[in-house]
Amino acid sequence: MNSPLRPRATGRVTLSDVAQLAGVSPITVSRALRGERAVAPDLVAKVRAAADTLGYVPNPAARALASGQSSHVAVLIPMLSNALFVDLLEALQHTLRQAGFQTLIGITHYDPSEEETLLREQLLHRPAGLVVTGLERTEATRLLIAQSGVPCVHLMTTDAPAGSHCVGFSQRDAGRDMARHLIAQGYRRIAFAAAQLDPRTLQRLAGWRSALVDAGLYDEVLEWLNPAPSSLALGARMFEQIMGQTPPVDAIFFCNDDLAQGALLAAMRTGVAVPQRVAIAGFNDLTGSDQMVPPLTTVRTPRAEIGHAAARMLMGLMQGEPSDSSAIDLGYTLQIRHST
Amino acid sequence: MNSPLRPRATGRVTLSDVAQLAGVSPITVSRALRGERAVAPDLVAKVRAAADTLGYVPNPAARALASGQSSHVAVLIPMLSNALFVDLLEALQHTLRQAGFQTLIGITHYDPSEEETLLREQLLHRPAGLVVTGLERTEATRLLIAQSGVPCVHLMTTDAPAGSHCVGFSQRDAGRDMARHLIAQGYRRIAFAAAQLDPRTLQRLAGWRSALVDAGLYDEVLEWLNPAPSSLALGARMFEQIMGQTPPVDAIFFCNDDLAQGALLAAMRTGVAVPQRVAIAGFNDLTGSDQMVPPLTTVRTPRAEIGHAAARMLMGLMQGEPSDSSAIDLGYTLQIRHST
DNA sequence: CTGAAAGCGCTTACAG
DNA sequence: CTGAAAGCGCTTACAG
Repeated sequence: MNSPLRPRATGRVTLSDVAQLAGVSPITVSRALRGERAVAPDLVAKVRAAADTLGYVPNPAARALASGQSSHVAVLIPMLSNALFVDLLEALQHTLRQAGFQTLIGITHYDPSEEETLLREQLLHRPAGLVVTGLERTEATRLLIAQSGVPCVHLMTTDAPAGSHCVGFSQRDAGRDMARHLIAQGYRRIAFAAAQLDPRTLQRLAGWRSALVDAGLYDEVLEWLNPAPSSLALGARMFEQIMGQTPPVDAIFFCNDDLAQGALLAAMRTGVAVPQRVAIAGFNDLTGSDQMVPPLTTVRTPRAEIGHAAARMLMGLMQGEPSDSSAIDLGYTLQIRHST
Repeated sequence: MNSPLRPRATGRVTLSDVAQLAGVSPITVSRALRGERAVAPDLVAKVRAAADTLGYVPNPAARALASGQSSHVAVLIPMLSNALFVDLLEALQHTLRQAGFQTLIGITHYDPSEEETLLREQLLHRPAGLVVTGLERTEATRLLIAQSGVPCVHLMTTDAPAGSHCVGFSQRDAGRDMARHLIAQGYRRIAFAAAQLDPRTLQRLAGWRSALVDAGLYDEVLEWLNPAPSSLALGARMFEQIMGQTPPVDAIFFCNDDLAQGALLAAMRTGVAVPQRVAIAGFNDLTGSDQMVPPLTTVRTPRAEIGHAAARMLMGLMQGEPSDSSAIDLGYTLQIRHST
């Protein structure tokens, strides 16, 4: 029954098979199925029916080769051990999948040169879109993105420079608002404790600093910055260091919840009363922060919403929407619990 | 300078360009670069040099179309919010990347029908390899895998049925050993508390049960099974439920560390002394377990090693190694801390 | 709105 | 060990 004209038949149903059954040309099938150009409604129906009958599924490799573009979206994020990025990724993938895009994930470990390497690899696959975290990167990476012509959305930030597209919130404002809240609660020596020191962390630092300066409470010895990766253990260690300081601090604002959780556990271990002796605040409202003893005051960040919005924005750009710079600000909310 | 023969030139350096410069045919370039078939050493050198000079990078889409196989490896895992799978994934990706494979990630949320849907989507891309979690799945999924002919490795398990390939450890033995340890420590009413109830959890349950039966300590009311997703909050709730039981339990073995961590926090909140009043054990040695108060006794599982070994095994299979059933057992170790 | 022709950049048989 | 031919399954211009 099979045509003898296919020397290397893969057995797979192709566009031509559908075209033959529908009584049109392959190009028309291609267009009808993609909705790319106006095709007569009755033909579209016929093509659809034929495709269904045959169980046709397009070959992504052929499409990519012919069009010079794949159905991949490359995503570059710092790491997966921070739940923040897991939420972001799940949301991105969820929305992108529904539109037929596959997600290619690259984990940079907060290393700009690793990011560059990963991007080069991903670009070989000619992704249809690109999602990166933040705006800061090596000049080479920036150039690579620009020259590739691949639509790109920046996550977790809102200050879009010319020609770029962002979805996030103001890290600076969030840092400032938490600091202001602590000040309003009556705390006077409020330390800022940070690890990793990635750009977003430094923006939170800047926000905290501005609030303290405004209130006349700023003192540079209140800044505790550690470039090591963030972790519970590091939070515990930093807590103990900070508690040794004189004059004593009465509150510590940690740049991420894992540090703050570690601090809370260390406080428990060493018998330090929170918030009576010292208040503890975190950032991101990660899993478990509401379970701590006492429950952790933190900044709730809308990462699922950011992921979804970024995916939608990217899909618009990939469809050739006018690409003026734009930024979507999804905000944040203070989550006040009992540790402050 | 450019040949006028390229009406739709992409500007990209192709195999033919390299061939021309090297003075050989494109096929020879293809073979030399892939090391697929014996090519004269001097030609290989010439080809390599030409490729370097031109900055040639192969087009994955063209390769996939011609060969019917992509450079993608599809990975199906339950979820990313469990650090276990993050570690697994990072290890897999690390090893696979070095061999030029891109990883396509599908998150099943422990749902067999979602797994099936994801697999169908991934199979459209004709992955060169497949990595799945565990052995249990829908019959349709099983068939899909078998019929696809794509080499497949199963993660986190060791009992490989005919024709399959596994890397992991015996969940059952691990559950049994922790239970035996608790028994040896003198605990007599040892509850098993589990959430999610995925196959691996149930294997741990079976191991725990066999140890208790052997010691004459088994009582079915000691089994606390909750199908809800695992979380700190759920661990706290289960802890409180279990503590209400009479006769009282003197130890609780949680199927995952997040539950156990939640229990530890609940114990602290409610003033229950651990391990004096009740001992707490977990599974997986996740982040933070060593920071708990008291530090959590748990089972340390070699997920990074499993990821690396699975990637290497898969690469062997993809290169057409003899594919007898095989299982790599990477073991586990009890991590005894102060909660027991 | 529809189609015939050419081509995307590789690899697979098939020869020699 | 090397190569000429054909083909993988689509889409992009270019016509009409």
